[in-house]
Amino acid sequence: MFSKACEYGIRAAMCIAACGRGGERLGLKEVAERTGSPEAFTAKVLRRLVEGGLIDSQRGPNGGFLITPDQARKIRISRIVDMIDGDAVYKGCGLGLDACDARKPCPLHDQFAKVRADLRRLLEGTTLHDVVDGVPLGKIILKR
Amino acid sequence: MFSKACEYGIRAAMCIAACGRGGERLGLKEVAERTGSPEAFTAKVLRRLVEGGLIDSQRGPNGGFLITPDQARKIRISRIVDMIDGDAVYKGCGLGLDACDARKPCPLHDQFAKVRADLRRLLEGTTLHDVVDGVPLGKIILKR
DNA sequence: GCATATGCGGACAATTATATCCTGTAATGG
DNA sequence: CCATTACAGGATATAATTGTCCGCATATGC
Repeated sequence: MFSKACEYGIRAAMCIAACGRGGERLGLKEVAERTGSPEAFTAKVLRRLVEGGLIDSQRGPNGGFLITPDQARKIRISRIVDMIDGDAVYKGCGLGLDACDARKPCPLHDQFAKVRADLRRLLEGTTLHDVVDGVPLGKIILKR
Repeated sequence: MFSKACEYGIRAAMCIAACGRGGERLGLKEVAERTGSPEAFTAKVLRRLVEGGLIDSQRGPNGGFLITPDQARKIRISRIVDMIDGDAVYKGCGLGLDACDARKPCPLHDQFAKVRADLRRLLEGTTLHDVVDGVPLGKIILKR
């Protein structure tokens, strides 16, 4: 459904947001450890989210990544997905047909459209805050 | 959502089944042309479906691939997907967590589960016959 | 049989995705 | 300043996916 990069991105963002509720930054190493993902690769994914303005990062001692509760309330999962995987999950035809749309639908267009719409609703209707709310502060771990 | 191989496989199967309603075989070249997919690669995908018993193939003049209407009624899209992409689309966690299941769900488990279940229902509840029925005989084309 | 059509199947090439390494650069605290 | 910490980011490596090539095997019709 999502690329690995995207999965890492979502998991990392969740961890960072969970930690951010206490105003604390989370270092790359910690992120990688808690999400069970490769450090350097995760760094690159996070970089994109930082550039996209979703995450704040800071270098040096006590540096790391931060998503404030305020930000977490604004960040929908769909934005993370968009930034990393693009919109193919929502828009693309299930059979990979470029020319498939509502006017020239492929034989499965309508059925796929429904599933995709549901997925879209899910990702657009859920914020990082929704997801990490209720998890004990700083305790969220998303290892494989 | 699906790999290219899987998309090609589904499209090819549709074309073959559509043609098969007239009892006619469809050659690899025709399949590739009508589905807008690379010939040699499609051949390999089709072989898997042939080995899996979904499609009949024959060499030599007037050879080609065949799915009889009878077979088309039995073949659910899910079987094609299973044979090519496996069951990750249904079973895997949306966030890529191996350890995620109903007992130890990831924060998005339940929402994802619903979308996946819908997709599963769709693919398991639709046969090749359902899909190609109503399309003018031999006229189905699924180019990109 | 022979020529031809056509799928089979192995080897290889290209592309993309994933993962690692290493140096640079900014922030912090003494 | 200086040492240390930790992200930035380019270069490179590895793996998976996708795509191509070519000779082989098999069926057909003459």
